Amino acid sequence: MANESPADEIPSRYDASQSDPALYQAWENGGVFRAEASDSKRNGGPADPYVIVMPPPNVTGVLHMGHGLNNTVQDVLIRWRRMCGDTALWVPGTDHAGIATQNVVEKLIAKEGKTRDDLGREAFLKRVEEFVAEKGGVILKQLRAIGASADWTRTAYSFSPELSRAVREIFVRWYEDGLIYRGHRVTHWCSRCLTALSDEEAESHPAQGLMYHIRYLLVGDASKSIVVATTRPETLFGDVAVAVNPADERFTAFIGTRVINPANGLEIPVIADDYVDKEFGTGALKITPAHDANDFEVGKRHKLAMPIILDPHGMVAEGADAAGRVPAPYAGLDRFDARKRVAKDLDKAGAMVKTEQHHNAVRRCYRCDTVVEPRLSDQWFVKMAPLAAPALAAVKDGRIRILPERWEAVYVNWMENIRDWNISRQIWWGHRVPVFYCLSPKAGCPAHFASRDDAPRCPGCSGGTRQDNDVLDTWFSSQLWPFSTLGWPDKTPDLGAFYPTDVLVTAPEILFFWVARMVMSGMYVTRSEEKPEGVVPFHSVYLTGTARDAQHRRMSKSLGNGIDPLDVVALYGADALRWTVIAGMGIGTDLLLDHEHIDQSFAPGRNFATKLWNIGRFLLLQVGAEPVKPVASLSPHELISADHWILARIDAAVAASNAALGPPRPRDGGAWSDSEHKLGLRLDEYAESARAFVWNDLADWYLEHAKTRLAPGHPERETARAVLVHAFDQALRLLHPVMPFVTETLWQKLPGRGADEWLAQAAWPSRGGHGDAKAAAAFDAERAGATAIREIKSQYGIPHSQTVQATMTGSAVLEHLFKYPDFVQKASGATLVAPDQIREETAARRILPNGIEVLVALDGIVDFAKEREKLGTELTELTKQLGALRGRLGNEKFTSKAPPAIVEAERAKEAEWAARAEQLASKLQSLGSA
RNA sequence: GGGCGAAUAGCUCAGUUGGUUAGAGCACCUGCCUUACACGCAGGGUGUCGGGGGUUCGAGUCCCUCUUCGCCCA
Repeated sequence: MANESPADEIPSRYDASQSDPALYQAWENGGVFRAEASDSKRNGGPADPYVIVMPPPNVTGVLHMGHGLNNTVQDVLIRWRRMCGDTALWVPGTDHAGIATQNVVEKLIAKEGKTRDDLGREAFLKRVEEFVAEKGGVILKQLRAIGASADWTRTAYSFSPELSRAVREIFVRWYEDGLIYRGHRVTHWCSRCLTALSDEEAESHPAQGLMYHIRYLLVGDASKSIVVATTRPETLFGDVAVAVNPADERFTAFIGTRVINPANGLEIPVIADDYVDKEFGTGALKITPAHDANDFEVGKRHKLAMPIILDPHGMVAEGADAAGRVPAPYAGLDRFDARKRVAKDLDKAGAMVKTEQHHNAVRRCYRCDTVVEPRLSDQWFVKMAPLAAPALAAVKDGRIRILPERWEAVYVNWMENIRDWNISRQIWWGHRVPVFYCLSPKAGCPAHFASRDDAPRCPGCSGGTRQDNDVLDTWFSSQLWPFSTLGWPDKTPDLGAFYPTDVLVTAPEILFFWVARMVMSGMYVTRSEEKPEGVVPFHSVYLTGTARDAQHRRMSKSLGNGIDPLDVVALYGADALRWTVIAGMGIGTDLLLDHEHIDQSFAPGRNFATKLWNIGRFLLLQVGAEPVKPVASLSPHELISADHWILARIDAAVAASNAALGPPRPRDGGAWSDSEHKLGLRLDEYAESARAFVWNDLADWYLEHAKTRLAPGHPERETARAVLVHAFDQALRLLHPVMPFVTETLWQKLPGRGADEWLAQAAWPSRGGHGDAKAAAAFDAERAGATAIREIKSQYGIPHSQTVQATMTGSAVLEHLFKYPDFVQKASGATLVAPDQIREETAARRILPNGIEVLVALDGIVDFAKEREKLGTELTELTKQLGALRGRLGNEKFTSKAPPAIVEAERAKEAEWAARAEQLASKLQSLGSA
């Protein structure tokens, strides 16, 4: 190496693993992510608040691609608004995740051969707490690795004393308002988790099963019988009736008679009920009130017994009201074994008419995938209809928008058909239901009461009480997140400053679990005289897509097709991960990542980070560390066309980015208007417009152009330095929300950077208006000219390094070009000569859309057939289009009916195309004669 | 079964109230180590806008219908 370039002193690759962790630490130490309640306009401060509450991951969870995707979106929004001058608050936290965490610990102690009952409630809870203390919160550290700029000083935990107080507060209020009640009904029961579940927690899965047709003989006349169809013959022990539709003539004679339950020999009545569908199955239905929600309703109407014939573990057993209903051989059988056994025995006894394949849906526990059993029990419910009404209205009138919009219909549909929410769980890990029972109830003592205190006295007799054993659904505490994390029920400065929040970013599958319930509870707790309906907790819900593999399968542990975000960070850097996530995810579209080729999946992000790095490297080497003049201080005559051009491009990029990111909040502060309802949150479009500016405008053209002027001693060096540094500075600002690490690292190195300045807190670019459009057009002509010469050279296989002679004719802007030919010459590998220096008969040519003709001297190698073909194809195409255009303009209906502006534009187009066609035709003619 | 949505380049998707010769990224093809970057540069568009019908001066865009696929809730 004779001449070692100074570039070798700075590596040509950005090493994220080297600098990112320290940079993150510096941000955090510098309080960059901290939001002050006193800064919020709502507390008399100077800035608009912009608030996002992070969907709390399970406290013992670890980061997966879903988190990576979701939190990157949130971080982009928060960083964007922070730079825009808002008091941007991102509230992080974790969820105690009742069933999920309890399951994990139960598995742990199972390895020691123990169950939770062996330990007892207190010891078990201590064990869970220890586990959480040891393993919990890992995910919050992992979120830092991907650059999440959350305000960690406000980290919340759904099971903390503060948030537990909020849980108890709303429970008591709802209880006292009559919105929480004790219900005796059929709910979903998980026989593995040993708890009841809400409708939402029992997920429907399509299944293929058997439909059993079973004969029930008529009491007193065995020649007559009714055939009943069921998919669950093991529940026959719980049958208390056979029901038929009163209008079904096939069975009219049976109504009021009794039939024999073939499974246990008991006599049961035949009843008539409109619920029975004549078309379904055999038209006759067995009624098992304790093990089917619909049968329960039928049972209530007809005042039937409701025997429970399955124990909590899903074993056949004589439960409440079931004495004498389960014959001995079946007792203790697992429900699925019992199903086979019953079917077999009925078959033997001649009661099984037939079995057939049947499609149906089976509900499974969302935490352990066990098929849930409908089972009659006493549970705590929230009455939803009164809460749903305002929450429904908020979406309908635009106070809340849901993007993508189609989810609004889903939300509305759910709200309109809402069912009461079972909130009690028979597990131990969670907020204990704050309902108490008098230990020695007398007349005047309430059956139960809710209390904010841990050990209240009975309000009737002042005697001792015991607390309900159940705990609350995890989602009961999650629903409070937008206000419980800010201090509610106290009127804290934070609550005043930051509620309502702005955007909620989450996955569609928890729209009902979480989002809808936050709306309902948030509106409930903020009801006031001025706002009787309450205040919506956020104005926008952004539902992200799902991370999927190349075959469009959802990424999952069991499929082994996941990608660990931390692996990606280690290999390519957090910026590469973030870029890929943002650029690849349009609104509502899934993120497709190939787990078998993660290099390919993340290369675009990594490559772009490297590109930025190298732009910075060039800049630092060529521009030096000396301060530059502010662009605003440069007088217009100092700027040349390229400067005007890049300044105009910056403005265009800023405008495009702003449009893509959209209005941060509804303009009138209330509801979204129809015109802005769908605007913004197009993060992929923002990323792409910023990328295109940096790469295709700044690096490909302006930076190349600046090389000459940056030469030491060049008279325009200072101007070029100033504009280039300005342009790159703006570019880094524009890109910072997506690629915070590499942009901050480079920004810190820019000339004139003061101490304690952070890009993360720097101002978002605003449109400067410095670029003069007319001056910029001259540079466009240069670019077009250079491109045309390159194209000709490429077509004739002439390497870039081989210089050719070229010229241009036909436009006033060319004056400028011949005065400053350096750039076009360098960019295209050509020497620009006067038009008369090139003989037409030895030249290849292009005719640019603006009428400029480019000629490249190709003595001896120009291929006229090729030239004719090229021009000819273009002319043919243009003639065709022009014909259509003229047809339109000649059509009186068009000219009279279309808006004048459109007609005018079409006429202008016609003139332009005609001129071009003429130019092409004339060149073609001269080529033909050559 | 009820509700909602989608179908545009090889892949993933834009295409705003009907109005340029339908676009982008990735992939792909050709050439190039042009001293910031080969994780790069230059050049190249590869399309019956799912099929059929209709409304309109004009349809990728609106309506009807068929086909295929997806999502939510039962």
